[in-house]
Amino acid sequence: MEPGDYDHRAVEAAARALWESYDIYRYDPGGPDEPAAARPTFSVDTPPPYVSAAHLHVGHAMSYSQPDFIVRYRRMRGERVFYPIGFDDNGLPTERYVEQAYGVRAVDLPRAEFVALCLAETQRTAARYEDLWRRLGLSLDWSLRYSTIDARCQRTAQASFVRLHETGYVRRAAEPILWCPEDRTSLAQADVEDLERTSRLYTIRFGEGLVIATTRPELLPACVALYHHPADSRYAGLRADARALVPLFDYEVPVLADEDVDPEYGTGLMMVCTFGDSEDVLRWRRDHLALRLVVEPDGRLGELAGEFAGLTVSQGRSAIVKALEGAGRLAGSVPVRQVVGVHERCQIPVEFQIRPQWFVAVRENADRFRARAAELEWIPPFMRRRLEDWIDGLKWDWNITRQRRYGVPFPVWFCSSCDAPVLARPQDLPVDPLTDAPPVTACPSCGSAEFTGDPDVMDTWMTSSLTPQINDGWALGGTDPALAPMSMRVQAFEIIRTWLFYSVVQSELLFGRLPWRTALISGWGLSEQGKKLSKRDLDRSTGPDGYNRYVPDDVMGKYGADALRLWATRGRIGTDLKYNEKDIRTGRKFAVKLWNVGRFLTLNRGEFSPSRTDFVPPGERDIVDRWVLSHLAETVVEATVAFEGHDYHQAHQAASRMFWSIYCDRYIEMIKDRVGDGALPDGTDLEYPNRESRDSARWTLWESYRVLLGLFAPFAPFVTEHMYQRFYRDHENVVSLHLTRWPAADPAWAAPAERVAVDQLAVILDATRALRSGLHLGNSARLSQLILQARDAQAEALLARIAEPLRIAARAGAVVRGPAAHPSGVDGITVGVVA
RNA sequence: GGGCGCAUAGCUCAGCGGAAGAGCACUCGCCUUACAAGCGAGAAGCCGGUGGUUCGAACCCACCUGCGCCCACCA
Repeated sequence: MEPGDYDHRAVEAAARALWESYDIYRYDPGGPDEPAAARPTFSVDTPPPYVSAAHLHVGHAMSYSQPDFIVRYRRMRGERVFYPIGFDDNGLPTERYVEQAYGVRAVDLPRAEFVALCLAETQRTAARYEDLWRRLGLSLDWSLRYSTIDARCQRTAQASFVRLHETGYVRRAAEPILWCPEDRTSLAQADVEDLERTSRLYTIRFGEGLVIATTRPELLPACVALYHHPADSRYAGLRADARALVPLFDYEVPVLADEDVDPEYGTGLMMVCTFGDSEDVLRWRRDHLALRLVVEPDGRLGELAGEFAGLTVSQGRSAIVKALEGAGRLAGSVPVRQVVGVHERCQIPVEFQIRPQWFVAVRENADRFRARAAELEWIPPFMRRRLEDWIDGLKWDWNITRQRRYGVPFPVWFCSSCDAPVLARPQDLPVDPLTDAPPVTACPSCGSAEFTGDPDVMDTWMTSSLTPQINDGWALGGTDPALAPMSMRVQAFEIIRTWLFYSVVQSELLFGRLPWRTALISGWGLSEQGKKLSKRDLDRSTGPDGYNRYVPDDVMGKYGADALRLWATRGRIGTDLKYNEKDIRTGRKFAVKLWNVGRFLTLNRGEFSPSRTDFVPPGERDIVDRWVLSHLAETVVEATVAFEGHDYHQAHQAASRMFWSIYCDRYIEMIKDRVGDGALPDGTDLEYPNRESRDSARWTLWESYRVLLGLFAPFAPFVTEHMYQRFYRDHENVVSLHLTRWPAADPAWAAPAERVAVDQLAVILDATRALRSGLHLGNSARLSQLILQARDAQAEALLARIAEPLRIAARAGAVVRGPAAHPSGVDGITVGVVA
């Protein structure tokens, strides 16, 4: 075969076709006669990406590549790799994506029609994501692919719900809940994030000496009490049963004292509404205040707002301010910086509603989750704090109810007469209570025969937090003990409070243990300016300076998948990494270089074949060959140690240093006169090599290149596979490099004395190259003489040993001992060259 | 207000107790039979600041400063 220029498209397509036709990443559960200890299982819990945008970005490519480095290493260590993948294609993120893509609103469509639309669109998008992951070379077992809306996941989620209900960890209660008026659904604490904005702080006169400050005057009709600090002298004269009249709405509310009121803020007098924020909820509960819900589920003011009913929250705010002004009740207003809780998916401020919801008891079990957080191995370790802090700050139980359509239904029917819930039987799951009949014909509580299916669906995290169980078969016939707990959870840091936390919750409440031994937490790929990349930005921005330059498909098309993957090696695990196209180009250089070394091998191996019987044992090889093997042995150890600590970055650094500065820049240059057939292209006879020395170089080149392919296989799986196929597959009889074993250093490669001597030879060789440069000579131009001078006996002893290999490495006709003017870099030795 | 992380060459990042590193960019020289998307040589850093611990600190400790993230506040 005549190797042309490196073409990553052809190389990657061929490697992919090979992997797919042999299905090399398929999980091998082993047979009954194989002891598990002989081949341990390495199982990985991978994040199912939300199907919530047309494209993923290079940051996703980074955080999925990093675990793949580790997985590929473990596979080469001979472990049985279980590496599943799925797509999280239901729930709010997906619904929002479909709503935007098709310009529809879920509330305006018949449920079945909307769900069908979601299913079709998410299948299309998931196929695109799958293709991307395949192109990126993630060594996933696609036969294990799941989608969180499929029957297996629905069964698992519903089974968990039934079990948690039976064991008392799930309860149904009508409590104040976080509510998104935009998406018209309840939310969990984890779905809410902070948004800093400027708003106005209005001061409103309730009565003589009773002036409150609020940013939410539209909640005036929801006001149920006023509060001041007990030590605030301004309000010291108030009686314990003081009451105030709410302006415009003309009803009385109590005026109460509370230590937590900040006398410095506003007027020191605050109004509590049901509900403006979570503080209101606390006081309402504690002090048994009245309930006046004024914001409706659609974000408009309700009947209690009187003439303002029907207005949106912001319309209502202006209108009420105007009315207060007209009534002489507005004392003033000032702009104020404010942080509000918004729904993370739509950035609309959350409101509160009261309606019956299913809650998982996370607060009362917080200590158990905290203990599991401590038990888990975290990489990097500081990520543990993010979970601990979240657990410590839990204020609400996990509301798993969503008033949406495209999700896993609750396997529950309610008795139409007494409202008692009836749950599905585990063997019947999955069920859809809106179309399936309940498992009983009469209500166990009241005997009624009328039931209504629960119309709500589960929080999508309720399903995705069960990925370990979805994969280990728990709800489908029994947990596979080889897969539980799993070896490693991999994910990025921003979903510690959601996916990771909820997974710990499920595993602890269902089984009383951790779902995995180790959590590997990656950082983010950021833009050149260090800004967060977002899937949604990719969809709406095109052009040369647009976000589409972060689309991994385009990057891989231009530079290759190996190049994109190699970018992901550049940072430590858990740290963010700025993206730059230049760095991808650098990654491509490796693939090109490895390719070209292959070409060198082809051009120089002559008649060599590893099946020949003239093997030269390492101990009998040329000093320079022993040197490179010694370095290689050290590199193998370094990379192995690094990988054992999950440190792909150090492993890659070690391999890279070896490949570039020892192997390519020095070793290959040093053997050029020795590895060939003994004549220059112009026919000049080199009188060298002798056959032993040439075979020594050829064996060494052959073996060392193979080791390098192994060391780089986890990082650049395509080009390494290609070179393996070209040179080694026929001799090793293993179909893919990625099914071969991780390189081991042959003890016979250790050569401490040769190593030291040739390290110094290399230093002197560098000096001769600098001299060449001064004479305007390239490295392949032959020198007639290499002049060496030793200052003392020690230097002389070294020269005696390396003079001849140095002559060959320097491509000089002869070595001459004599006066030499230039420092060689080695103490006591000077050097000169003659063209 | 609290927590976590980061701060090293122009840029992106390693190093985390024993003489400051890599890649990119830059300067100079080479179209060299593996590779010009290449090779060789070179320049480039008070390792954010101030104190401490130590024989020795980029590295450990304390306090600052700046940036990022999370939490609390949200009247």
